[in-house]
Amino acid sequence: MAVFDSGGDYTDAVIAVVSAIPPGRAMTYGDVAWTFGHPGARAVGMVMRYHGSGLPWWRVVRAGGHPPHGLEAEARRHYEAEGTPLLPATTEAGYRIDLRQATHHPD
DNA sequence: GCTCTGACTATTC
DNA sequence: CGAATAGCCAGAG
Repeated sequence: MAVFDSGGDYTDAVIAVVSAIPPGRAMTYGDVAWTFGHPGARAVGMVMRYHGSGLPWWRVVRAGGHPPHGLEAEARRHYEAEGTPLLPATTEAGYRIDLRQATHHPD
């Protein structure tokens, strides 16, 4: 894994977990952080922002099932393309992920 | 080595 | 349901 090197284990861990999320699934920032035992949902998002390149960031969503900031439309593309369960919404940006099914529980 | 910032979360109004 | 507040951690400057 150290190929994603950024100067910290945390970054590597985040990338490792996110990369491990199978298609059609999703995880909340908190779950991802908790998976490698390093609390800090905010830090997870930060890693994506700086090192999100090449990572399935759309598989990482907020606790409410909403995709990252301003990427709702872009993320939605991936969800439909990968078959990620989405909940119906009244607005284009008002949709949210069906965490009940999409949440990937490792182990 | 300290301070500001942020793709977060939970609680409260 | 939406806006505001506080608490959290790690990275960048």
